[in-house]
Amino acid sequence: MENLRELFQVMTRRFGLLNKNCCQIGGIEVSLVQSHILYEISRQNKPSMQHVADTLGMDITTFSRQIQTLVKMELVTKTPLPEDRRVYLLALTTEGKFVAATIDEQMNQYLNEVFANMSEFEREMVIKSVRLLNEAMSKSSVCCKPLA
Amino acid sequence: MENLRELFQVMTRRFGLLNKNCCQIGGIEVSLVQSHILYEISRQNKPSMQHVADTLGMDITTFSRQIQTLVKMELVTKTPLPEDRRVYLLALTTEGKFVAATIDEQMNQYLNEVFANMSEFEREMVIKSVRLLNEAMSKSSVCCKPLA
DNA sequence: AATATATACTTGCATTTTGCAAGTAATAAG
DNA sequence: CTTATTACTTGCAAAATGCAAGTATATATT
Repeated sequence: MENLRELFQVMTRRFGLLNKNCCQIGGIEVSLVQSHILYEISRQNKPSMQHVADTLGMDITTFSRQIQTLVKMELVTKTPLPEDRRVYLLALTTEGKFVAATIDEQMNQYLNEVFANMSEFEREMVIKSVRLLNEAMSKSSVCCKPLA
Repeated sequence: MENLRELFQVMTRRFGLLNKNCCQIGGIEVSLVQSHILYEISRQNKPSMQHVADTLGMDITTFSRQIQTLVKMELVTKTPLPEDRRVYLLALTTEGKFVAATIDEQMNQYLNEVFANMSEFEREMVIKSVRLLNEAMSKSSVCCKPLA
């Protein structure tokens, strides 16, 4: 089999670069990790800190501090769970939602531009492939232990 | 059009996680950035510092320091170019080549495991798609300015 | 030839990010 | 009631980051 790594190394690097750019919204500037955190909080329904940190494969202490920063920036709220007071539930503030939505838009815009260089057929194939890849990775034991 | 970002966000996160793991070779430990640098030096033929930094979209000062570390670790050599003595050419030492090759193997092994969850047809489609994506991204103006 | 400009790389900060170890507080298990 | 376990926080110390300013070499301008 050919060298898979080359293909994927270049691809992930490019997406990394893409991600780097797209994190300034109005006056607010958000780091790459922070944008991942915002994304994941918006996707899940009032997740706990531990849960999001696991999903992102982040050390919980680093995560804890990032959340502190995001709370100070008034993008995220941290609410103790009454049933289990060790746990804090995370949610986006109105501004946090706005920021997350804006990043989402920007990324989609970038991606659409990338896809504009393809035929309709190719586009569908690529999207199907990414979906397949995600599924296959979630099944793999080695890679990507953290939950989807 | 559906939400492309979701698909790609998850995919790139997973590859990021995959990358994180695979950077300890024997007694040597290499960071994720360092593995990208090693990879790129091995791919190019005696590239200059500026060139590799550009390829990876890294700040040149950060890059300079990373190279200093890699030289100290005896994984990389830095040779001044006689024709233009501002320029330094980068290359891997024997040990550097070994480390790069080992990481490459590991990554390929992981990728093969991922692909094991697919049919032959799917596998070919996915590989073709990644190639397409890389090409499309290299054509895009927004994303991934750094050269391939 | 002399001066100015540009390029390739390095160094000096000051800030941010990271992760292990050790801590607190709350729940669960024995 | 005592002993885990779990969820999260804090204290370091190390590493990574990037801007500003530096050195050294090469190129362009006059």
